[in-house]
Amino acid sequence: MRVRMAPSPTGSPHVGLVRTALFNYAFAKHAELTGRGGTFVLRIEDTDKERSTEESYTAILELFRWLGLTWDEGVEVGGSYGPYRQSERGDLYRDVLGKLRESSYTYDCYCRNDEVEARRKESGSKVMGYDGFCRELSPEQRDAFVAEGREPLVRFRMPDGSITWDDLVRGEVTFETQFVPDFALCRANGDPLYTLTAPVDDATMRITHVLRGEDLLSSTPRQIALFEAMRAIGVAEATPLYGHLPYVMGEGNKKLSKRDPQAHALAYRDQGFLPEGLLNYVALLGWAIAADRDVFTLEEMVEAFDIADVNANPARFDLKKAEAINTAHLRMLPVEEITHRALPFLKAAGVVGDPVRDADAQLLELAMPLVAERVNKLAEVADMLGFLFVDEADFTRDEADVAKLLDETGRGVVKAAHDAVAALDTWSTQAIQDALQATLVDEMGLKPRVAYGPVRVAVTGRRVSPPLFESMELLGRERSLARLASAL
RNA sequence: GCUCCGUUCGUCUAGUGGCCUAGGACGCUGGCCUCUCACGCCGGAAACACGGGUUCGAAUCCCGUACGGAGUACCA
Repeated sequence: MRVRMAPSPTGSPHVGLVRTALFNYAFAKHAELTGRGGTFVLRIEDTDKERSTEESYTAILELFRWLGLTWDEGVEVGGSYGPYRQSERGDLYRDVLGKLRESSYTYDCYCRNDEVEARRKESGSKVMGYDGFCRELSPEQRDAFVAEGREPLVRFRMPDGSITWDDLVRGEVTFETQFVPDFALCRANGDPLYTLTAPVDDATMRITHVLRGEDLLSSTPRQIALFEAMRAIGVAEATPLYGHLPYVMGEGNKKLSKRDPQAHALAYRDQGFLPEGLLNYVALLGWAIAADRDVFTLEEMVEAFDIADVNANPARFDLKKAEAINTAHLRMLPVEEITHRALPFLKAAGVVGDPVRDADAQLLELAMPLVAERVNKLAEVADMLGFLFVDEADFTRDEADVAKLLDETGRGVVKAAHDAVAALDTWSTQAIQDALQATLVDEMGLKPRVAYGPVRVAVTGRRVSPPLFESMELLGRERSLARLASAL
């Protein structure tokens, strides 16, 4: 089985693209796993030179690599059916177009848009699109158009009757071809259009299963008809099976649009999502591994995936749940791995330098266990640990937290805490805890939360922080005392 | 307008005619744990769009209605 992902490099890659890519990947890998052979092809649909950009192309590859959706064949990695960028396949399209033009499956069309529009108004037809005016042009009519200097485009002649296919996710779907107008295969200047390139590529790359977004559902009858023609002229061997995946929706009832910040797939990476977390969440949009389970790995998905189980109804992207699933994956990682993955975020935030100094690396190793179980996204590591790494001169406290906890009485507590730990012989978590407990809780009779709140703000700068005593141990005696003192 | 697709808790879903007084998850919410936060644990509220069939029996099959979405390009 050969499947393909065929994004067009326009704009920043969308989470809907991630979902479609994931399902294609899982489909191919599951086929491979079960001995049916599975090849995942990545092809770039950049026929529209106006809209395609190199930035977008780069971003798409970056995204696939980050996600670990490795393609067996396609751009950059090659394969026997390349090239894999449509912009480099012009000769092929021209060749097929030539053959099609010699057949009766297409005809040259000289109409201008406004003329088609005017005719429709006049006839009152309910079908939009082309009306077939040039289907049976007489030689005289054609000569007249040519004499006017008109350039023809090649239009596909939709057959009469209906077109039915067994959609992999929706079951049987039928279109009456009277509602599917003849469509253009190329521009008047000869540039091939998506309507031609996608089927030609699927045919020549021997794609067996096409899994794509629901938005392409209505172009499927045209592609199936084109495949019939390509088979007749010897360009295609078989028509692929089609499966149309439901939309990924945003807020409200709209398809997640590129304008929506939630739509940008790489933004999740930049916020510190784990690729396995995003992938897992996105898999849930239309598919379930089991009735009572929703955290799983890519490998587990590959093993269980069956396109027939995919839901046909659109799903809303829920950031909260995406984060929860991501958190679950974060919890499954060993601390060293989280450290490794958090490093780029720590560097970007300036918490550690690049390269990391030995002392910082050591401190990080000790500090990570404190926060590994508390963060939901990698970027949060930097927020939580900043206070440990910052130079004393740059250390600041959250103003709101200071106002709330370091008032008159708060400062009294901090003073007592300072004196209690200043007397310590050994600077350890246990010793610090014992000393503070003895003085603040036992002697002064404060409730623990009242006692430790001000100390926490004094030392870490925030009301919410990693565990206090451990933090003080890691900060060291000198710096801890200095911060307690500076809070007074 | 026309064509096609869709409709189970707020959201994602399980459910393929009897196991459903509809299960799980996120979110929300009550409590426990607790030096903050988070984790963890125990509880709670919350759904088969509507109307007709078919059937001994329907969330599940069929038809209609309503609602939602998409497509309707010399974009992909």
